[in-house]
Formats: sequence, structure tokens, C-alpha cells
Amino acid sequence: MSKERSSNEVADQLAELTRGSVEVLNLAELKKRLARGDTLRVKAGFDPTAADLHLGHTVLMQKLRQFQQLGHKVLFLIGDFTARIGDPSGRNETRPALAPEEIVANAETYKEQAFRILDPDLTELHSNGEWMESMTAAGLIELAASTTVARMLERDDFSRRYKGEQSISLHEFLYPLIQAWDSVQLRSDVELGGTDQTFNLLLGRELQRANGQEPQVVMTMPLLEGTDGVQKMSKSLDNTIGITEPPAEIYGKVMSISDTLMLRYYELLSDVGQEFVVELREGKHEAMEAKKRLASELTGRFHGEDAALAGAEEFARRYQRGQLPSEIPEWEWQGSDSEVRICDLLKASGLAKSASEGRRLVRQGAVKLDGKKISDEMAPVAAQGKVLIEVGKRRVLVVKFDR
RNA sequence: GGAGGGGUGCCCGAGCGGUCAAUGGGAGCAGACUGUAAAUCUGCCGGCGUACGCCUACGGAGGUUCGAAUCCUCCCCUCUCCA
Repeated sequence: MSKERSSNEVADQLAELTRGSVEVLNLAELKKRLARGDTLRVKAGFDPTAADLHLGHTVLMQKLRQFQQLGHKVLFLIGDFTARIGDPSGRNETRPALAPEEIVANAETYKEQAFRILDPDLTELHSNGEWMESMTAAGLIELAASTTVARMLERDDFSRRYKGEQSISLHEFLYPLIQAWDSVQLRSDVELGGTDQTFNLLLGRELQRANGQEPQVVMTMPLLEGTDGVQKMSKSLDNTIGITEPPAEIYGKVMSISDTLMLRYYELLSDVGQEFVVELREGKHEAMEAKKRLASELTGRFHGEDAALAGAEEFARRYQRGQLPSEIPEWEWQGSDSEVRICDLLKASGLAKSASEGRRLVRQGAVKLDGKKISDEMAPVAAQGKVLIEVGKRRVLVVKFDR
């Protein structure tokens, strides 16, 4: 049913689709498929354990969205089966197998979150348990026979671990193999992934070719650095900006990234034209203003314009005018004593992890009670009415005493 | 099957009988500065106790010793080389 595209049309699509990508393997094949007028089946795999989508994921999601906007179909694969193996790019951690209910629940949260960006009508949701659960040991042996150890050791992290005398468990080799097999099962035309996925994606091509399919085109996207500006954004490193976080939170986090990182975020996340980014790099725009613009854009993308404005207002209020947040969480003290020591209160309310930490914070002058700095770690707090506690610049809480 | 390296706090990594809750770096937290930026400087950084202190910790279990992360035995994990 495919209708051929004109060469202009193909060139336009190609330019749009490859923008921002690190590598396309290979370009000629992508061009050929576009020219044929195919509706491309575009695969991307996601881990079922972390259904909290963050900006790092959105780099890929935006790209998928672009494919959809051109009428192509997204194969959204949840790697429930591969999740048993562990992090493909990390250390040797084996994750516990997920219960079927958990997978279903996670898939739901994915739908809810991913479809803030993707078009549900042009998305097929899959999980690789669909074909892996029923694979026999014989099937797995056959699959494992399709590649070699030397080939596996070409993968960057494997080779690094091997040379560094770190252990590599045999089953870790199955991750790329299964991911590649997924491509065969889904008959994908294109697979998208981060640059750390290159090896796995290429293996998909090999397996497809071996199974009589036209090998998928591989497209890698840059990995987004987390808020620390160095390591890739990942939940386990606690450097993420999640798309479901409150607008003020997203806005604030974006505002606090470094200027260098801001350039990167502009490049990878913003819809703002490339000219602006270039000018920004040349110092033609005020950094602070540019950062506000970015913060508004990203906040608005997931929560709407009004929320972005509110986020900006909240930011100005808290950090530029140094005022308290407009909404302060309340917490109720459970206890019958007529007074509480500040260090115990900090611990009980969760503002400090332990009484020791609470004491340390007081000693360092980080704690304010109703706006007044406290210096005595043992200072008693009358257990009456409400008390406002500030710890550092970020942690604020109203403690309610119910007596 | 044999020989030899390793397993230390969130991470990396010293220590190799007492002075070790354990050097150093990174991360993190707090303070100063600022644009909640970067860079820099300062302090903190196992838990509990107002404090003298106590408890838990150096892969696991025993043992030697007045005393062990440090020595011995067994076990587990891991790496390299040989077969």
C-alpha cells in the first residue's frame, strides 16, 4: 500500500529525522525506505523498572514523536524479560524478576507518561516477555549461537570490565542478544537508542539479516547529562528532572543547572531554533534570561503555559526575593510532651535523616525556627500551635502540634 | 585440577597487631560569595547520647591475643596465569 514519496519529500523527512542524532546506520538505507513510501516501524526499548520518565528519556521520545508526526509507527517495547538481566550499561547487578502484576502496572504508568509526548494512535505497546516467556532452552541456545564471545567483548562496557579484571556473568551476554531478537520479532525498520546502545542496536541488524529480514536502521541519540552536568541522567544517580514533578520543581531544577549544561539542554531538548543556540554560545544573550526561557519552555511542555508562569513566579519569589514558598507542606507532630528538642524534631519530621544530622545542621547554622536562626542543638521547641522550620535554602516545613 | 592476586564506609581507594569510626579523592549536605550558575573558600559527612562515652562497621564464620580491618583456620565471591 505504500505510495512513493517524491525526492523532495524524502530529503525533508530525512533532514528532520536525523536532526540531533549522533549516528544513523546507515543513512542510505533509511533514505531508501523513505523513498519507497514505507510506514516505518520504529522500535525503542524501555526498562520496566523505572517508569518515572525524566528529561533524559524525552530526548528519545521527542525523536519518536517526530517519526509519528511524519506518519510512522512507534513500537514501544517494555523490556520486562530483559529486566531480569540487569542494567545493560551498568555494573553487574541482577534485578529481581518482576511479578506479572507489576509489569502490567508499570506498563500503565508508561502509557500515562509516554503518551504525554507520543501519539497513542501511532504507538504499538509490546513487552518482550510476549515471545521470551515461551522460548525454550533449545531456542535460547540457538540464539546464543548467533554470535561470538569476541564480538561481545567489542561492546564498550564489557571490554572495559574485562580489561579491568571485573567479573562479567555469562547471562549478561543475553541482554544484547534478546534485545536484538526483539527486533526480529517486531520486524522493526528502525531502532532508536542512546549512544550506549549502539552495540545492541547493531546486533539487531545482524540477527535480522540472519533471519531473512531487511536489517533495521540504527539511530543513536545523545545521552543527556543529569543535573550534576557530568553523568548521564539516571534515577539511580539522583540527578534527574522528572516530567511528572511539580512545575515549580522542574522550573527550579532547570534554573539551577550550570551555564554549560544549559547550552546542552538547549541543543537536545529545546524547540528553539539552532541560531539561538549558536548566539547563546557566542555570549550574545544574557545567560540568566536564556535559562529562564528554557525553564519556561520545559515546564510548559509537560504542564502547560500557566504552570510555567506559576513556576517562574515561585522561583522569583523564593530565590530572587528570598521569600518563603507559597505552599509549605505541613506535618503533624505526634507526642504528648509539652516541648521537643529541635534536633529530635528535625529527625522525626524527616528534615534530617538522623538526630546526629539534625544536630550537625543546627551547629552549622542551617536551621531557622519561625525565621530565627537556631544555634543551640538542644533548644526546646514549645509543642503548641504551628512552627515554621527552615533547613538550608530548600527544606521548609510547618510543624503542627495537636494538643 | 594447580599456582598466584583481590574483597575496606554512597563510589574510588589507602591502611596490614594498639594512637582506626579508619589517610586521600569524588559525590553529598551546610555556610560565604553569586544569577539557587560556574569557579573558589570554610565546615560537616556511621548511629545513639547535653557531655566523659557507648554501640555497630573493614566479604562470612570461628580462633590466636590484654588488644585484630590488620595474624591463623575454614567458607563464600572475584580476577589472572597454567592445565
